[in-house]
Amino acid sequence: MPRRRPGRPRRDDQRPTHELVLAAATALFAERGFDAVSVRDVAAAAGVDVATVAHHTGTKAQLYDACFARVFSAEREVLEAAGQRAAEALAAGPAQALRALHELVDVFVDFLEDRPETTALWLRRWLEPQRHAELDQRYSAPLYAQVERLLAAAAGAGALVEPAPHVTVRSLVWAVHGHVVALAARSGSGARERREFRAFVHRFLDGLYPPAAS
Amino acid sequence: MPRRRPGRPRRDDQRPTHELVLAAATALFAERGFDAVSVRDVAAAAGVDVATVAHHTGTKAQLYDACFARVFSAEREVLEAAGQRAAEALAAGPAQALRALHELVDVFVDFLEDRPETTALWLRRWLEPQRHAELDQRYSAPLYAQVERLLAAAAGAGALVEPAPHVTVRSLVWAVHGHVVALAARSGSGARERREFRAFVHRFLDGLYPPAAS
DNA sequence: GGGATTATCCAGCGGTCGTTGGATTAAAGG
DNA sequence: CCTTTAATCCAACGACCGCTGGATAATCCC
Repeated sequence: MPRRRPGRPRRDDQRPTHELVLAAATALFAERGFDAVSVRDVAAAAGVDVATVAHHTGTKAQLYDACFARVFSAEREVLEAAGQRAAEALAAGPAQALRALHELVDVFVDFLEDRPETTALWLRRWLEPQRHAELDQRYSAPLYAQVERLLAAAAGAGALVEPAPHVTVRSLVWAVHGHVVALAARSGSGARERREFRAFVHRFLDGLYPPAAS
Repeated sequence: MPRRRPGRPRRDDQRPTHELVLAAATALFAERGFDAVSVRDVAAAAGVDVATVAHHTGTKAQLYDACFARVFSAEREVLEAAGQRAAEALAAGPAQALRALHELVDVFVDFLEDRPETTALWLRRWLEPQRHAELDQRYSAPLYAQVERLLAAAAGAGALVEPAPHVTVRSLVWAVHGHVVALAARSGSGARERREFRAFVHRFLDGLYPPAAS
């Protein structure tokens, strides 16, 4: 959106430095964590100087936060679009709601499989409870509520009492993250692993709140 | 087992320094991670000097590994005892196997709820795929195999084909870790949260591989 | 009691960290 | 063309890091 700014760009017409730094930092932070990555590492990975990193993104902590905001807003964007489609199926009856539920979860799994650094950053954030609370409210709560609404529409009314829906949704989310971690630890493409996990997820959704009676 | 060794203990007859250091280091590493904890932090938390930490546990990396070994061997000890009890129920029929499965998982959940640092260390280890593989084989594989055997005994023979059992077990483990993380982020006792999670786990086990026909 | 042994601390070494001041260069604006 | 502005790098500062050599004191063994 902002046209070429003045300055002294070494590289002729690559991506803007801001993007380069953010991408390099995201990859490094996801792989090693905040404290194991030095600003000099980020600078070297981006092909610039330390002072340039500081010039663009300020403090190391600010750079860290910028990486999170970038990754999580991409996730939210995808999930909000899928949630929009699912919302339309809510009033159409249990069968449509269940199918919309499957679609929403599939979008979630696809996204995380394609971008494992998202899972890595989420796990690292979960390990910092004090900083995590706000992020959890901003990003996770709407997704959770959306899935819970679909569960309620797909299942009978009484089915939502005993296994509390937020526990169900949270466990599903963690199962997906565990799947991504297991995929990343593998050597091959993991195509079979992906298929098996999808079979599990569908069985999970259908089994916990069966559309018919229990 | 080894009686009081010679030396110059400042504290009169407390726990041995080795234990103090290891406990302090485990708490700090679980909370902040390897790189965010300095050996001086550990020494200060244990009330000793940096050199004393080095004298007892060697390198910082060795101290880290010692913390892992201590926590994970405690976990394995508890789970192996529970697995021993479950193994006896294997041949007694589907109903007994299912109850043994519930018991084994309950022991697992109880243990992690009481020792949240175990979950924190596991998650941190999962984020280091290269170092994680060996530990995964030594500690997790036997547990996974045990649960899969119980699943096979509790369900029909064909039920184990579609949702691959190792995916089922792994997802269950991650759900438990997610539960512990959510508990740690809470303010109160979380008694209701624990109850709801147990209800979810039992429903999970019963629903995925129902004892009768599907 | 008197070496031998062990645990503990103090002081410091070399290195890396995050951050910054200032010089240098290129584009933008008139 | 010349001033202004923005982007980049170099060099360095102070702080902290992991680790260790050596001094000191308490216990053990005989």
